[in-house]
Amino acid sequence: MLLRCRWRSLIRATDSFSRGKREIMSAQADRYRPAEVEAKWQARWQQAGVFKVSEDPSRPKFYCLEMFPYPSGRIHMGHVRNYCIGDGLARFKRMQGYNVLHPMGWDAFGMPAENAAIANNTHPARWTYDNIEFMRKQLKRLGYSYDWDREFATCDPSYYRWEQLVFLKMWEKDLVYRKLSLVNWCEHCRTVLANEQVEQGLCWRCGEPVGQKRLWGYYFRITRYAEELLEWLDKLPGWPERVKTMQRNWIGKSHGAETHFPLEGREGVIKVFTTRADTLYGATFMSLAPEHPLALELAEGTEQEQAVKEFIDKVARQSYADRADERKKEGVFTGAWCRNPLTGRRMPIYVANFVLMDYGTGAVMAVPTHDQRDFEFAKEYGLPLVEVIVGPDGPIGVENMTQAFTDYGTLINSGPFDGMSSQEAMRAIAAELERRGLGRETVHYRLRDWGISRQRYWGAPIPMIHCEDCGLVPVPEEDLPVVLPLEAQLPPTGGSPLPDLEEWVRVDCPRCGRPARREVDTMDTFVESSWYFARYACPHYDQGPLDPGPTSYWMPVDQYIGGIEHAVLHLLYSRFYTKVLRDLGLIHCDEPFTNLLTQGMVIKDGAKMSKSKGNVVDPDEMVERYGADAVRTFMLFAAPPERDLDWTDQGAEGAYRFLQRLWRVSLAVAEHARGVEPYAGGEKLTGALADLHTKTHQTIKKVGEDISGRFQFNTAIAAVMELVNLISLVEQDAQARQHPAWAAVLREAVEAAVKLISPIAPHIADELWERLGHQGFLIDQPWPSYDEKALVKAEKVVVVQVGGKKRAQLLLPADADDEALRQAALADPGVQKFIAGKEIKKIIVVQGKLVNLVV
RNA sequence: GGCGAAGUGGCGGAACUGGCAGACGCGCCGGACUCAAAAUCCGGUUCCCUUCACGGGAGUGAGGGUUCGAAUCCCUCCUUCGCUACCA
Repeated sequence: MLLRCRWRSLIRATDSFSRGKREIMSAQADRYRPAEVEAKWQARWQQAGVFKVSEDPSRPKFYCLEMFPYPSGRIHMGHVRNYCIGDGLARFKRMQGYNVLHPMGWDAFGMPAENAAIANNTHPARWTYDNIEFMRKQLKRLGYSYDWDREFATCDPSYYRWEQLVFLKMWEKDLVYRKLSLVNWCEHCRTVLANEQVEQGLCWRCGEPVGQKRLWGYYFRITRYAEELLEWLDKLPGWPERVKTMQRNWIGKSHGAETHFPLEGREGVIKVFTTRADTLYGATFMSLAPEHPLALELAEGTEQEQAVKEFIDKVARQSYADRADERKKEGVFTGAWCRNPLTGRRMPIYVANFVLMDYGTGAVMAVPTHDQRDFEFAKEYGLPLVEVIVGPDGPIGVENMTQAFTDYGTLINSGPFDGMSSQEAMRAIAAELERRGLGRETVHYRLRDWGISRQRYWGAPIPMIHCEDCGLVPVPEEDLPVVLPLEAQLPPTGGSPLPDLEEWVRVDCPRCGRPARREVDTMDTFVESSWYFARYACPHYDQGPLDPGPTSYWMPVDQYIGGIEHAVLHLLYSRFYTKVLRDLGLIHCDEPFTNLLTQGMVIKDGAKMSKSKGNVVDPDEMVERYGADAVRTFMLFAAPPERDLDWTDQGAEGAYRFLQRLWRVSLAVAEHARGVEPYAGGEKLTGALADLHTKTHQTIKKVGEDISGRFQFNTAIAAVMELVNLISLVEQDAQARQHPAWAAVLREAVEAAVKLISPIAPHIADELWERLGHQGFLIDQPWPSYDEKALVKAEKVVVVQVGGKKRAQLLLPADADDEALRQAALADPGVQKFIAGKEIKKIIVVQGKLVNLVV
């Protein structure tokens, strides 16, 4: 503020410096025209191949990756933001001396291609590759520093053939298996979904309700890695806590006891998992999920058989979402009984709607006194209650209970375990169960195996063959790839054409040679995206999935950037797949992404952009209007990366104005400082020039720290704006012009500003760099360094408070000691007004910043 | 219901480990340039009181606390937004 005042008076003193006519003419001729500048530099970058990289053991590597796009047709603002953040970082790191890998490609298999192909009477491949062509052009217009030589599309056989090979290796290691089971089925998409792909009972892609279906499918044994996936979350300090929490919850580890309840009148036991073994003496009945295999079996032949059948049918008819919404506890008695393994109590076995087959064992021991759901169920059906846990206030009495007592406490009515705490009892009871062979302490995970079969066409074929005699036979490695037949005609009704494509399906059994049939399911497209990042290290390698040399040089990804929506989908699958590749000896690292940045959405008028709301902003149009550099600058300036960003045209215009200002001021300085070297010490600087020199170095420091620390491009840009504003003032300051080092200090400042903005607005930066008399590209220039000595001003502003309230500010020499500060504060007339007649109890001095007089 | 994040001007957002709240930008207001407009440049812009001016008071969702000093730390509450949800 103080500085400002000084500037104002200076400017006034210069009696409005004005340019001559000639200068105005030339300024017009040299107007900032983003379209020209951007086309020029994009062509030069391409010609020089500046973004091509290869392994270089002499330099530290930095692998910067943004989530690759699905080629849906056009780039949207969300992509633009994602890639602006990544490109800003990649260019910054490159200038800092890292060997930066920054690739781009296409997540090219998927359902929209099939839908679009039907709608437009074309082929998914055609549609996909056309989209890729178009979107690549869009990306190139934005000037991202991708090594385009590494580009690939996952629908290319040269990519998915290696995925098929990995599948076969996984098959050998029993990391894939095929089973018949109840699966999530989306009727709209006509395919199966993995658990992760069902969100609140709805399909993650189309939003339609998901039903249940009994189907054969292939499964990846992700559960085998549950513990490792969980443990490694603690070893990923570069991941947002939010994402790690979501993955932890998804894996859902819980400690408890497996308990066996012997059936009455027949062989066998019902196994349950419980986290509350301490309440076992209170278990008075048993609840089975309607899908539990024993449910019908037990009812068979009893008078309950019909009722059980009807109930199971009723529940089966409910959709996934309806069932989750159903709050009322309902069930029927199966007519069968089991026994409590410790008390021997006869327990009726019910089928209950709230018991889920896909968690635990699908059976729950019911303790109505200490579990709210069991309590409600028991009240509904008049089942007995036994209180076995008491809190500090002692027993409640079952007749007084209006809800279950779910806290931990002390055991009663539990025989030898009476008086134990819940925690003690859980271990003791589990030990007792184990001794009797009726259970044990155990750990349970919520995570299910990853079902990867999709009943779709546009995906990687699963390399398996069904033979009537030999059963399921893997395709021999030498027969890979199993190429997806492109001659298929998509049935207009939806669904996959593969089962009807006889010439493709018919194959000789590799084992017995007799006629057999190919697997017609394709792989979940999340399989492709689970390893593409590693393939970028060696995209053209044709001897295997991954070339060991380059892969071990580049992997893992140092910085991964993308949306939060993949927190438990892509990001969990990729972690799993990386561990599988590691165990197959194909990769050396344990985790794919060392650091993860989850960027916020781009919104408009407070809402997510969508066609229905009519608030979609087209990147091409914005580039046309403001230029790629302005779009990039605004994208990074308007909000910190993790937060949602509100797109406004005025904001983009503001970014454009800033670049224009930078342009004008740089050309002016280029003129003044032609042949002048940047200031490098020497002449003593005074006043405005000293301030600009200091500001230059402070800005270099701040921009570097803001980008590398927290990806705070917004504050980094703000700092460069401040610097440019100051350059503009000094450039016009008549008094400063008199100083012999004027042009040199200006050059130093402008060159710093241009370099600092270059990762963000690379085209204009390169153009100005050239016009400042340099050759080459800024990306090949070292990141500027700052001079510690230049950061400190000769004088500092010291705030004086009285009783914590600001009363004055003093301009004092920077090297003034505490005592000098104290004296200056006490002597200030503005301060004395407030301390007159008061006793000063204490004086707080913060070195070089503040004096607080306590009265 | 559970877990998590966030509440700061008209708006987007700054404020590193407690030390000048509102950087930077948008918008708005005023001025310069112009026949005029656009563009550009300069100045102002948290609110309230007072003033020709100087000045003063309040203020970071609400209330309390710790401290010389709190947007920042602690407690209680409110609101919004995410994710998750009968998890045995």
